[in-house]
Amino acid sequence: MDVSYILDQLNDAQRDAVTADSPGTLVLAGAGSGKTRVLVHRIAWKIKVEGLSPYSIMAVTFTNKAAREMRGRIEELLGSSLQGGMWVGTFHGLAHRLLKAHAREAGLPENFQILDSDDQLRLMKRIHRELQLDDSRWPPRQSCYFINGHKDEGRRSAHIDDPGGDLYLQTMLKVYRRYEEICQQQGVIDFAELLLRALELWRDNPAVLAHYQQRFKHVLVDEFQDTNAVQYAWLRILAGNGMPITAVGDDDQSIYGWRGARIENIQQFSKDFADTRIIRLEQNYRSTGTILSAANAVIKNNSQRLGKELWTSGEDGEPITLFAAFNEQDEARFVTDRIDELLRQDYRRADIGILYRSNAQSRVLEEALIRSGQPYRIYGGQRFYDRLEIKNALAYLRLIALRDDDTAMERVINTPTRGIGNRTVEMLREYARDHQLSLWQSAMAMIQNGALTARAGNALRGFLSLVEDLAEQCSDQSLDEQVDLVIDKAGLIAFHQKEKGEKGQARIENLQELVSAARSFTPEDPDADLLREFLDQAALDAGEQQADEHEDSIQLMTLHSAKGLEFPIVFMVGVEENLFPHKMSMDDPARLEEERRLAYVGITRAEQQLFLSYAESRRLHGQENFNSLSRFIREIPNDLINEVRINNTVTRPSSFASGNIAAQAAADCGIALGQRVLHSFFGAGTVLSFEGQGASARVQVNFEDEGSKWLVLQYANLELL
DNA sequence: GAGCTACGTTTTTTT
DNA sequence: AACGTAGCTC
Repeated sequence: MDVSYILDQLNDAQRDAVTADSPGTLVLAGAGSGKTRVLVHRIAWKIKVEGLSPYSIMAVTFTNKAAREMRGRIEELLGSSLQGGMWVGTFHGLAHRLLKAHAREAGLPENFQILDSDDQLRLMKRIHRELQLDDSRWPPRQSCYFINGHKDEGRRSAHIDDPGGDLYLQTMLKVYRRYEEICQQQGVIDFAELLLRALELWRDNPAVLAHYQQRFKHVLVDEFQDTNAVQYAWLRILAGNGMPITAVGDDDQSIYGWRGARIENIQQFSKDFADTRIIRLEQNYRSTGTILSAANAVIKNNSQRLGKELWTSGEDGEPITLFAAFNEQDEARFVTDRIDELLRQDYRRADIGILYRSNAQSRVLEEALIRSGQPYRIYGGQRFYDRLEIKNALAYLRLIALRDDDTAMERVINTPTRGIGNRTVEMLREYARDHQLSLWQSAMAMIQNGALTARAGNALRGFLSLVEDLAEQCSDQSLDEQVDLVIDKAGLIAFHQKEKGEKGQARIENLQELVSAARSFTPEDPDADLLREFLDQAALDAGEQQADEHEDSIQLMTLHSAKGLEFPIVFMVGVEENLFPHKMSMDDPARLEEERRLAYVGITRAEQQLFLSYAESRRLHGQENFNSLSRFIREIPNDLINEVRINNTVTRPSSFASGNIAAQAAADCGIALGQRVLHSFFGAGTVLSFEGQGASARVQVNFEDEGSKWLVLQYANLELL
């Protein structure tokens, strides 16, 4: 059998990583070194050469996107479909699959539901109300953090030491206990619980564990640096006894410490898995020499590193451009102006990525892109399935699937408003608590025994029969017809039609989008209950931004969601102290290093050209902020950077920083920043900045009538005003 | 009980 | 700036 196609076109280190037959294999893969490729080819190697069945392979990733991509590329390489045989998925997805198969052993009801972060927060608010905690002193969100943090470390409330006189811990513990109680009673589990239960399932049920230890002959883990304590323990319990395991990761790209990821796991790996072979992939196929030098220069300021230096056999390429903007508007204009230029060259919009630290920054950029008529696509941000209107529709579906789902019931009992007010709901809650019933059961009971006023009782009865009727009508319908039925008959469409502005229209469109998502939904397990599968997927998967995926558009996203992606052109905006590094992370050295890794991730997304920008004044949360250039950018050697400034004080003296030279050239013509000038064709304007050197020195002028333009200084014939 | 207004709070990153 | 909550009026 000819298997050369698996190894052709790989470099030595990659080939090593693909064929290694050590029990443990740790691949330290730098950015752009062909990490996914190695994983995919290694799996193909296991199947085609070593003869493993896809059924006996488990491959774990962190995002659904990565899982999909891996599956697709394996199938492409093998030329056949994997179908359901191989376990490819996220930690959360696989844990969920496991718990569904062994619900009873895991101590869960067969029809347990997933509680997403929004549901979790709502539940927490309810608990705080019940425990009579003042929300301003005890923010519900903080309780969520507390609980999730402990769960990520594998600690349940019972594992936490007696807090003694510590009021904070006492309170948190009380909340944690009550939270566990309610979740168990309602049969719902949050994200962290998914992982923890899966771990406990294997730990406490040797027979179940043995089954999987027999089944799997090889485990592969992507983005290993992002595993948290529970995920690591889960892998260890499965593969710690000699099952071959391959971990691929990059300690320099660990950016999820804030949600429990433990970079130490990567160092721990060779201790816990016997005979581990470590293979480094350091040749980068993505970026120019200049970009790599910058990335290396930044990351070398971190202390805790396994050590790795990227190199390329390619060209140095263009210098990095750094733009100092007046404010965030000016910054956005810089980005769109450059994009216009790039598109006039041979670039497509999809070649351009705009990366920012926090989602709040996207607005200004979006507005500027709309103004300049550029289609764009935002990754991440609010997930499709997290939108209010979608969650409402899903809540109805959940009630249809399971009447006792209190979270769903709370959500839509009075949405759209139907005369069931706070008072009534409060009585329901009380009754449910006293009688250990679900809200649904309590509602039925209270109607029965006439504990409600006629008005409230009628309204409540109306709601119950609405849901029952819907369930009835849905029973023999296809999934998309069910969704369609629900959003129509529950009055959600009408509800949003009444909303003023364009918002309601957008929401209706999203609801229709949900119908088509249901139409094209294909369950992993064709025998399972379709509606439930759909609801599960909605909780675990962000829901791909379906809008115009194939249109050529500019890509906007946070630095976090950019990990794993690459673009010929990258704009990293808002490289300012307090924003990046974020001010929440500046006091803690460990978190500061994580921010630096984030900078490293951002820089290494760029293939050919990298544009950095910062604003001297930035309006954020309605307040003006004055920040200086990010320390991370100051760590990049000056000779890699072409600096464009808006005022005369060039604070980065460098023999190569051509901002100086351009300014010098301009000064020779008598032009200074802020200078009013007159152009024979464009009219009057103000000089904004300079760039380039010698004959290509250019000047940016903001014309009163024409907007801002770049002009080659030599030919512009500007008249001073 | 619904709906409006005023006020206060909050803002990192996400499976 | 945007959202959520509290309190007020109908």
